[in-house]
Amino acid sequence: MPPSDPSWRRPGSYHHGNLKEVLLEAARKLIEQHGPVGFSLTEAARLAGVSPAAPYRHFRDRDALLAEVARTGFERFAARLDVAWNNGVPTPLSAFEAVGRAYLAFARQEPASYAVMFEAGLGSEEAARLPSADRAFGVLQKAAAALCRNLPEGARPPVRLMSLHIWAMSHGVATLFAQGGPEAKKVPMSAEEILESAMLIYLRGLGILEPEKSGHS
Amino acid sequence: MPPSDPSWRRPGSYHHGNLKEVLLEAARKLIEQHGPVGFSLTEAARLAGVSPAAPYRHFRDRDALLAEVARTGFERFAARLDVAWNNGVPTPLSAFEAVGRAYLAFARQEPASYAVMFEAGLGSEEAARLPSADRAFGVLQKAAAALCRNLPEGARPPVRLMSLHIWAMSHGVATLFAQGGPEAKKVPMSAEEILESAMLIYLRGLGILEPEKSGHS
DNA sequence: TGTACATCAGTGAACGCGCGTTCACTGATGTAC
DNA sequence: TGTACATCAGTGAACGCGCGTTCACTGATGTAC
Repeated sequence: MPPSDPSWRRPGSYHHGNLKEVLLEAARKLIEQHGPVGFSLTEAARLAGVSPAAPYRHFRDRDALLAEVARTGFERFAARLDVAWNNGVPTPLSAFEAVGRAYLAFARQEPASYAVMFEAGLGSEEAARLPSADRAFGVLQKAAAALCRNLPEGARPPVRLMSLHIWAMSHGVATLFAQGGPEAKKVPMSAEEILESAMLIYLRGLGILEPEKSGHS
Repeated sequence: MPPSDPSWRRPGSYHHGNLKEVLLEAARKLIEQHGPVGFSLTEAARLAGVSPAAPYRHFRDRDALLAEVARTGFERFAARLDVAWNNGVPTPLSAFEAVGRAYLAFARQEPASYAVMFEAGLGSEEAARLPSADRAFGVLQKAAAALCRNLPEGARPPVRLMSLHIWAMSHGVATLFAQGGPEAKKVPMSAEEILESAMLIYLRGLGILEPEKSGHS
């Protein structure tokens, strides 16, 4: 059985045994602190306890490692959104809310992956046409379609546009309020509360939810 | 009269005459290409046509220049939002839509300023408590309040929360679709169309706009 | 079970580079008289 | 109007540093027989 703990090191051995995973983990930790551009391959190697030449056994160059961070990040992202969606069970609305929370949880727990995946400039050109990136967006689209299912034929909004709205709102809340940015501390509300309340109002605007009689939470 | 064109150089003179502005402009151009972290003071000096030591006459160090990019950026940002709002004239709704377009226009025209202002990590801790940052957010809050004015007393949403929603949506659309990111190219719609349609639905959800009878644009 | 050998996954020294920053300097500018 | 001089805003050479990457190498591993 291969070791799953990233900090694992083959005991008393010349070979590391798990270096690729450890390097990715180290890269994420460093990117978290210095951003994708400030990340240094040498420092990642140092953090992993190997010589600066060792990473080249596993990655063609610095950019290849970054691309791998993005690729594996998108895969976990898509998987977690899909699990949260849970085929719209028990109800499309509750499942949709779970997707929103999963989105924010990922941005919180893997800020480095999220940054490499979405921050303009580095590697994202390839990242965008990643199958798992489409899969992640596909979850949002599935959810949007399911939410519209009870709407009368003529009143259904374009599902594609609707998922772009949802995506933009999630992304905005994630980057402004979920990651430790300075804006987050001035706001006495959790990112989850902000996203959920916005989405409820939005769905009401589409006629998917009934209008409130009075009062707002 | 001092020169306003940033590319201006005091003709045939040892002194530059406009170096501070030129350096800021050069920095913005470089940040646009390499991000705030990838930006190099030496390269900015080169772009401005001066020696690498020259910037130190105008900025204490690299971070000070970056902070100045953020500061002046926030000031132009707040000013442009305020002009677009135009005190809610002719109508709060049309003025609100103008603010949205101004938001996206700024993110498009000054992607470097926008990145330094909002991207996590560098200098944004100081940036957040900048007076002009509050002023920019204040415009959104003014607009939100004005939009609620015709609502019956009990049905008004918390204005602060409402402006956070608007901010997050604007920010999300700006970073995903307005700046030249890879996501923008897969979408056959302008960022302006996405933001405006989302906002119309959102305002309908608050009861600020009447529900549509049928069909969606 | 033992041995020869190919392959794998590291080492460590070295390279050239661009960076941020400092330093003594100097040409240009502006002001006091 | 002219001159002496303080101040301003540049120069250019130099520093130490960390980086990405290459290279010949070597210890450990796994496989064929």
